[in-house]
Amino acid sequence: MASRSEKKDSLKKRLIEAATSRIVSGGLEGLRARDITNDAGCALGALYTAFPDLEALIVEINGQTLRDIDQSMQLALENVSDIAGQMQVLAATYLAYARTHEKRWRALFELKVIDSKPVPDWYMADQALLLMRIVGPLRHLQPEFSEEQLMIRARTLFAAVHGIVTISLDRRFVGIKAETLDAELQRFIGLLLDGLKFEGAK
Amino acid sequence: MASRSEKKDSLKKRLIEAATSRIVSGGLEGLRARDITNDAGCALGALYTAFPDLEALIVEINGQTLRDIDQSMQLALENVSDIAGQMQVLAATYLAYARTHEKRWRALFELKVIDSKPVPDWYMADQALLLMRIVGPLRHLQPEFSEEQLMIRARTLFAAVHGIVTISLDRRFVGIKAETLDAELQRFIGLLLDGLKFEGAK
DNA sequence: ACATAAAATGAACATTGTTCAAGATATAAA
DNA sequence: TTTATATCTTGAACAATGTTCATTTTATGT
Repeated sequence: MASRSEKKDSLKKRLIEAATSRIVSGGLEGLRARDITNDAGCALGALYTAFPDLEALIVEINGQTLRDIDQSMQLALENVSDIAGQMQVLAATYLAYARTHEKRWRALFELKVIDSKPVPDWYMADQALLLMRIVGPLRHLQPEFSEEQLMIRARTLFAAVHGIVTISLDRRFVGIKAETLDAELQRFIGLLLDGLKFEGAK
Repeated sequence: MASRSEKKDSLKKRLIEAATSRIVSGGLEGLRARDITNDAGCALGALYTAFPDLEALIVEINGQTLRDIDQSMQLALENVSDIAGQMQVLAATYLAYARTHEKRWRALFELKVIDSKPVPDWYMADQALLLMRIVGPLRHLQPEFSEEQLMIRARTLFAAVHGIVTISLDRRFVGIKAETLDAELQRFIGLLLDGLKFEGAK
């Protein structure tokens, strides 16, 4: 019981749990090192024995969020066989996730990226995983595309949906009703699908 | 010379200038009240006689940025008569602005919006101005849309382009080459225009 | 049981935005 | 012009924060 590495793992886990809980309830904004260590039942300095700094802890949590989103996507895609429907479901699921886990989702993008410390490789890999969910259906819609072209287009489509979701949940922008947003996002995807169909027919 | 209100105006102007300069060179991240007041040649506390707090000063600057973007749009639209071309130009101009004035553009979205203090009305109005630039050409593409529908769709299209630009300039995401991005954004707009054409034909 | 290496501790530090009592200054009346 | 008053300006002090590090505690191997 309680070997050195076990204790360190347990500390890490408790810190991640405490920080996640704080982010979910109060957002990244209100996250304080002292609150986290209090909740985790350890000293302030202990955080810096488990992680290089507070940011590293947040990156860890953001990685979990990415995987969580991917899981939601996977789940939502089950039992949707038609390609267009899959694209619609992906967009709707992203919006639903952002809405349901707003603070946590927001933390993904609120965390400042500083040039000096590069984003970890595993983080970028988790991201690529998400994009692959879009590449799947997209491959059927653009069969002539290379894998690289598919990745770029998937990135573009994700970015577009992400922008719509972001601006809609951002109080800095003129808001629209929730139902209006749902319908508008679906129409927007419909527009893109029509565009793809049109291009295919040319 | 130097009446009370004149001095206050001059102080405001110097603070805005100093802060803008700091944002342009070091980003919102590195903005410090002490640096601004040093540059402006006033005491630290003077900032709080000219603005309620640092945030209010930043909001002022962000407002100027919005108007600056709108001006770029207006300029870019001159001599572009065809509707599709106008949409392409608007998207390209937004990307170009974000690239050329990255730190300043970024400040628009990095500033935290807190529930307690609502965004000023004039800020929302500046935003609406920008959206109207999109409504113009869009009205010709969707003549059956009501004004409200047009505003919603314009917001959606702006958000989509904004998302693409944002993710492309965000080092947190997998990057693509600059030329690739330019071409991809234009293709994306093309896709949307095709979608609109297709819908119109139905 | 003991020695040693590792980890946990929390007081202290540096850096912030913000406040406010004290001093400086513009304005208007005499 | 002089003077009284209202206003503005000042910067030291404050509170909140992430991070460090000498000291104490704890686990490991002999």
